[in-house]
Amino acid sequence: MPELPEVETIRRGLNNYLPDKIIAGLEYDWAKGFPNTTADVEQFVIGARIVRIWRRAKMLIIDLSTNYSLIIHLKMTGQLVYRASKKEHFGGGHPSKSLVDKLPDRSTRVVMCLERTSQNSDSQKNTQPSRDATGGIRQSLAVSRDVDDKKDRNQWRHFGKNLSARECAAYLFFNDQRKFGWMRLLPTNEASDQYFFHALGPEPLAANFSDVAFCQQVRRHPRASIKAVLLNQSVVAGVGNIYADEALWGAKIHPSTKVSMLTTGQLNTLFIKLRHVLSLGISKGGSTDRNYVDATGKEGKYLTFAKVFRRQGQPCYRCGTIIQKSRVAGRGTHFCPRCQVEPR
DNA sequence: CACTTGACCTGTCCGC
DNA sequence: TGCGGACAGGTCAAGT
Repeated sequence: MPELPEVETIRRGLNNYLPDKIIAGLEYDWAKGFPNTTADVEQFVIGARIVRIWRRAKMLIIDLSTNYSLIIHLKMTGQLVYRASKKEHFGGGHPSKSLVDKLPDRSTRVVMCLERTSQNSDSQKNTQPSRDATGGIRQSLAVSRDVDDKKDRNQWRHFGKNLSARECAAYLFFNDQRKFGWMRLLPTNEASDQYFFHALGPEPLAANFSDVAFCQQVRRHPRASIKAVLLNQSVVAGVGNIYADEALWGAKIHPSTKVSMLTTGQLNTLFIKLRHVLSLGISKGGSTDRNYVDATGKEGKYLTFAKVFRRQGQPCYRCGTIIQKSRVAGRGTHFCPRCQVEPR
């Protein structure tokens, strides 16, 4: 699910907790989602201090004091959940009960054990295992291992501090039920626009990104539908299905419209609406409210700001016409057949 | 080359 | 209540 506003929301949330923490231990399942050599993880992740967390398009980058970075893509169903105490608890991404339920669960792919910088020396002395606190984690991982023991699955691999031996100050869970997401370790200098991100278009909310630049980017694909172009990460980085539909509704443009049929005025309007819906998404904390499922398991807010997305069969907020759903660019697409007329 | 479609996975929901 | 099929907010490789 996560698009730019959701990923940005996660970044802001984790930014309150992760910087200056030490990654004391890590374990992961399924090497496809974390295809680094074990030596690299051992050498550059374990014991590293988290320096900062930033975002490019839909990816999160955690810079480490070892001059390596963890790059995370949540794809459709990824989540990041930080757990320390009741007060320090944050999660974001795909809206499922894993945001609030006991972790790890069957969707958990990576678990990080975090320690506070100042607590390093203390933890060495604490030889008394706290089985209640973390024995449960080890047990759950064993369950996951059995469940996932199929051809492409790897065994859980473990690095650094034994997560079952002592209680960690905090945990970071990377969950992904659909296994499209991934986490990679790269030298920090390669985790930059020059290398890893070179094929991505501009950040739509960047201050120096103008309507003129947006127009130029879009018009490089005159024969494609405008929706396909908005979803193309090399045109504008970070837009996904929700915000594409929302922006097109705002600009009163039919999603199937070929770019060559659009006037510059229409594209300028689309640029404004796109930035608006992305900013609105961020201000609402993403489409997935972090209280989507609250502590009691009750459903919370979800997509409260959407004007068309998943509103098929309901009246358009502008004209009352029933919103339709079709398929454009291979994706479920929502639009008002009256406000958004395809030119021919 | 420009553009579209299928595959990657698992879980859920809907109709029979 | 069970079962097959369609579908899900992303991105590539493979296909037209």
